[in-house]
Amino acid sequence: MPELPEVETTVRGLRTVLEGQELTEVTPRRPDLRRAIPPDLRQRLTGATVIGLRRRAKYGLIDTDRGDTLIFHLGMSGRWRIDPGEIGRHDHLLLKTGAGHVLALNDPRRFGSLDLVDSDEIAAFASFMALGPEPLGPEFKASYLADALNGRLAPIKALLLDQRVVAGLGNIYVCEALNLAKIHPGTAGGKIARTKLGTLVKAIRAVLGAAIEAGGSTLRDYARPDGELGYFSKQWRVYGREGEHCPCGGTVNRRADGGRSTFFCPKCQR
DNA sequence: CCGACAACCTGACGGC
DNA sequence: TGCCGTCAGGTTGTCG
Repeated sequence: MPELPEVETTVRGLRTVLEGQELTEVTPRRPDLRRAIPPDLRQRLTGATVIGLRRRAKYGLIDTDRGDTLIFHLGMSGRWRIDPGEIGRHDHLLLKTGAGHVLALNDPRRFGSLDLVDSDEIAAFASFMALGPEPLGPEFKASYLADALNGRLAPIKALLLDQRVVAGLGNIYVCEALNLAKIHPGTAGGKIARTKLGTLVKAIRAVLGAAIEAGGSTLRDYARPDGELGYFSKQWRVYGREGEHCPCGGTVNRRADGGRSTFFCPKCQR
């Protein structure tokens, strides 16, 4: 998935073609993704004007002048295509703008979601209720993390993937941030020294910031809305690099945690 | 509260 | 060339 940087990049890309535009045609092409798509989505969005786009965690928000907000999640394989030549079987929602652009939400695995909520009640949206702070926001600092991790014996990797602790990190950037901060992924969250938590906060910010700057990373099927691929993957320190050298000179190891691959360097991460 | 696991779904890739 | 097993960025729920 698209983790936070990819969603941020997507939102920025969509903003250039959607902001201020009327949605002249809205076409859901199937009734569900991971869960049902609101049945009245077409009716509520057709003719509305997009007044802004935002991101919360890994969700993209499209606000309209009718007081509705379309909330999308890209799951593992979702992406928006701008002016796709042909509509394929995985293009599940089509939006046409007053300027004549076509946007297609493409998601082969359909782990993504589409919701339409009252713009004034975003905070009450079920998926947002338990979300932790934005990792790039002012709330996310060593003191917050110390409180959130206090007494927790779970591995720091699992805790950082928990969207209730901090919202927006996924498997790639957790691996990257822990390597940058030189923390072993299996370390109990509550046992990390306060100064180390400060280092971790900075590492998370640095990794996410660099990825956004690079335009989002790419794995198999991620693409920017304009079709260009991101290139942050070239900068990955450990993710997907089993057997290669860590910047410290050690060798990148891979192990499974809860069914997901963890990449880390046993030499500098402890 | 915790960890492990399964489920959701399709496509890409490596091995034979 | 083709078949088969494995793996993939997430979220949600169950079970022990």
